[in-house]
Amino acid sequence: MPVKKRPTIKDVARLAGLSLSTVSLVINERGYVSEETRKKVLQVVQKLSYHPTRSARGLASKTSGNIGFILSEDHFSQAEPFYTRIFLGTEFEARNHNYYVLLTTVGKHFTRRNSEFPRFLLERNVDGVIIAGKVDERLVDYIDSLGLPLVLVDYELPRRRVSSVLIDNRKGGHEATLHLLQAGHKDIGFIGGDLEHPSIAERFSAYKETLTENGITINDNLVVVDEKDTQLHNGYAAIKKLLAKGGKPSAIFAANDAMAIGCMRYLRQAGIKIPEDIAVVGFDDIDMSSHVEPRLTTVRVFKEEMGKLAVQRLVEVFKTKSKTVVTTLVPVELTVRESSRASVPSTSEDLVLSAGDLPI
Amino acid sequence: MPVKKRPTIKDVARLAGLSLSTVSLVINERGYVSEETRKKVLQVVQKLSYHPTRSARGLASKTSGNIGFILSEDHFSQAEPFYTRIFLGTEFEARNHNYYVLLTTVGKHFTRRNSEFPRFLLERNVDGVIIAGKVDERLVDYIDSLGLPLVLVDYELPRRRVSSVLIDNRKGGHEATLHLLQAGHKDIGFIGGDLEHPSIAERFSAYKETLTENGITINDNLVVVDEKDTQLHNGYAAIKKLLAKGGKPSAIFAANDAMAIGCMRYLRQAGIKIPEDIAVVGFDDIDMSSHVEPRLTTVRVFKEEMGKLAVQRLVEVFKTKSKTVVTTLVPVELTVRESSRASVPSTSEDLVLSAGDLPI
DNA sequence: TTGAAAGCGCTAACAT
DNA sequence: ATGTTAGCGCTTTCAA
Repeated sequence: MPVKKRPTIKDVARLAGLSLSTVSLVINERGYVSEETRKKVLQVVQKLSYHPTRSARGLASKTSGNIGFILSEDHFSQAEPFYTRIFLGTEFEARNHNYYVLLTTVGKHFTRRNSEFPRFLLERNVDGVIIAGKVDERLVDYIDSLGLPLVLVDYELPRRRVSSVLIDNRKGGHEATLHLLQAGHKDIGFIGGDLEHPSIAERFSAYKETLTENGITINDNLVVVDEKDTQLHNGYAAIKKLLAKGGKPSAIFAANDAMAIGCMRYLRQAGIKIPEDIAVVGFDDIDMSSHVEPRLTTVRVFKEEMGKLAVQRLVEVFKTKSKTVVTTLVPVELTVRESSRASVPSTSEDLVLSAGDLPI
Repeated sequence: MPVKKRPTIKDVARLAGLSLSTVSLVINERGYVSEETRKKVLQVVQKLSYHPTRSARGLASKTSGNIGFILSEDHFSQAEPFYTRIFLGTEFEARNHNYYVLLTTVGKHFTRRNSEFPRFLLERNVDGVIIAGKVDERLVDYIDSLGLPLVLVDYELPRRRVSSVLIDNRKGGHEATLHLLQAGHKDIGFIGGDLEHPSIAERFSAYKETLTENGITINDNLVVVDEKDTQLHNGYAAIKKLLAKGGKPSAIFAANDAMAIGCMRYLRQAGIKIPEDIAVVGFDDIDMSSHVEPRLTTVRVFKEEMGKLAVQRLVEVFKTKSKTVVTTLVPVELTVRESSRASVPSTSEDLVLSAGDLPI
């Protein structure tokens, strides 16, 4: 099949009997153009099915039409596609604004020099950047030095002027704890790890505050937060330790779903019934949580929504050039399942492989 | 922080005391340049930390440095990230070749005209295209008309000259069926849907062939393949129909894991024990499959690998301009779990949240 | 082996 | 409201 030559803006101008700039104005919906000429241009554009070439636009306007998404390598290699979900959220929202997303990962630390920075930064191939999770702060410096808008997701730099999209961990921690209190539990334990991570620390403190506010004294025997990480096996180890040191919880709030599931595994092996003997609540609502047995009560985090919000913020900055720092707290939602209540028969809803929060 | 002006190729040329074209030749590793001048240029490039601007290159060379990834909307909106995994595979491999991947989805059919085509095609923003799954063939026509290299993943157009990366469905279907036969099953049922999709059709025919080869006549009462789709609820409906029409299977081979899991849901509700009463085997090895209860025996498909191979093929075409049509068959691997054998006690391995086949 | 010159297709001052 | 004119930063003939 022969490759046809594509029309350029020149062709449109000629056919419309107008100048290049007028056509450009119409296409970019900028400046004042009479309705009549606008129509004329659009008509010719339609007729030739003209579409401006991205590179040419980019060169002339110093914009790329792309958003860079940066992820730290170790986050990406984790099994649970938490950040992957966020990425897909950005991908989708970007399309609504006529942007594409370029993905890259970076190592934990920069050892050498510029060559370590994402290529899309070096080549001026993005108009703004989203960073998911924790990365070397020098990367943030570099992005700043380029004058590129930046939004952090699930991470914050309080000392800096950077916009962030964050999980509402306090609200989630509060609701989870309250849910257990309202179910009549008094001896509510907490298992966690990696308190360095702001998200985990916030969940833990929300747990403590909620108990205190409800007149319950924190019982150290019911708390294990010295695990190094918050993976499944840490949950297993944590509950084991908790029980070994004499804790008699009637319910456990785990720092995240992975730990909650590890905890359930241990309880099951120990012949402890969930939720009859001990109720379990997690945080994140990872995919696995609705498939384990019993299904896990958890605090749902809208991962795609986080990516979407980051893009929206970025696009807002593109449009308004605003330098305002905005911290967006993404709502969470307590999702009660069998791990914290008497089991109920499956409903027909369970049969539909829910689209979850995957964007359409 | 002040935004520094970036050096251009002119700056490099001036500082190196050479012409623009010579510098360009060095940077692109093209043509003949004396070792001496090459070193000189590289030295200046290093000193200025010069990096060519993508748009400028693009405009001058008519390349974008991007690969387009097209997915049909309904594939992407599915909860199970099968194609998402393939996409991530391309994303990663693309980085190894200094390309970025632009993602887009398309509707099932094109109703209007060009405006329906992915923007990155209209704007000449990709150097090649990967299509995952089935799409309207007019899209393939259009890509052809643009002269862009194309690779299909998990789909094929036998009548056309298009390279494909395909799952080895026949081998997988054969192994799955054989596995059940070797476990002593004689009454092996098959549930499927959407036989239009080559992958599903191949699995089905592999099932039939394997039975026939082993001296077993296909029993229509044990087969339900008239479901419209291959989602979880289709599996539920299919097994229900199969049993209702009098089929007495001792094992079920489902067209994919989603259907297998739906099937298991029904069996469980009907009080039928898995694998004691009926064994179940799926296909794909989606994430959920190792977390359902009992864990699902399935044929593992290396999704990221498929994306990787597609990119490799595309890059090969970029380099060699080869017009050869290459069909790559990606190996599969039978993964036996509890849904097709007597259950075994959990091992400590189960406690580790496996990294799965997510690329690093 | 290197240099000069002509664009690639578009945007953006600046005029008018 | 529309047109003229310079580029944007690079690649690529074509000469030398």
